[in-house]
Amino acid sequence: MSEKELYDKLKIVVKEKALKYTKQRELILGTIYNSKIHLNAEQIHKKLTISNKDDQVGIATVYRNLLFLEETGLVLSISLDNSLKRYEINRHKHHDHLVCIHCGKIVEFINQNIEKEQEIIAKKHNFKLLSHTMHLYGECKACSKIDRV
Amino acid sequence: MSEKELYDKLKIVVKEKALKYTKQRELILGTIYNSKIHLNAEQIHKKLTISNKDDQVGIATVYRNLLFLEETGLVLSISLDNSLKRYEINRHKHHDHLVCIHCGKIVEFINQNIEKEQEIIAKKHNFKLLSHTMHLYGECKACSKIDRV
DNA sequence: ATCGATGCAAAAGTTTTGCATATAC
DNA sequence: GTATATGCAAAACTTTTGCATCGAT
Repeated sequence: MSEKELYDKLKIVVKEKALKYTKQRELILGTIYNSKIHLNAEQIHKKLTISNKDDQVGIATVYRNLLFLEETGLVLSISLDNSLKRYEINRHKHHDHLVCIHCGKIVEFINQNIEKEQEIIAKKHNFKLLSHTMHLYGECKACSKIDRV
Repeated sequence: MSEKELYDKLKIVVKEKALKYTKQRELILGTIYNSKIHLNAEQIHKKLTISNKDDQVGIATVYRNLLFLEETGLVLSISLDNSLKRYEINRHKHHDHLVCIHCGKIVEFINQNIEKEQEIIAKKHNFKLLSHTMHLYGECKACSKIDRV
């Protein structure tokens, strides 16, 4: 999905709800889209503060729009152990996360065997499975080469 | 593991580190042990405030000891989506969590097929797997019977 | 012109820290 | 007696909210 396609989606969502398409909304969504890493609220705000000297975005607006974007399904959040919520664009391809505990690198993956097992587990315990999160924590190749105390 | 065995473990850990065995440490650990549900810091503090009218435990002491107990491996914490860290006694039986999104009920489970797949995934991406969390969110049997708007 | 969105600052909620005192050893 | 642990209050950090104003429609 291109950046423009994403903004078009936002425009549709906003119109459907009879809300307004603002520069700030677009900037926040664009910041998430253009980041190689999963940013948290404060990091998004900082990026905007640096890149948009002229047109400042308040931290409250960032929080309000992150809630909004998550509600609409345009973005997803992940809560890793010991860190704040981080945000990613919802590409509607479900995936789980493999995280390097040293450098924070995140690899997205999906495994159908695990997805199937999860359904079986839920069924066994009489739960209707609605969603799940799976986070694998480890040491990536690059970080394994660095000596640590 | 009985409550007494748990306190004995705490005594050993404390002695090893040349630290002190205090009533507060025991009370906090005991509160986690005796709770049927996974409590967060504030809930632990509240329980102690109610049950120990005579011998009050400060919230700072709760936080300091939760960190300490986690460091020593006596307790584990879980970070569920949209909620504060919750604590459980470390029974050294690794497990994952199935959570009811309505009532908060938590079922612990372990599935060897998934554990194996996780290793394979990490290897494929050149990660050394160190730990993981898996949280399945759903609706438990009891809650499925309640009409919701 | 209207009503939602924004920025600011204040408030709320959660966790950490400094310091004097208490207490385990 | 000594050093760690505690309680309290203050501070730090993260997120939410109230309100006047701005701006999209």
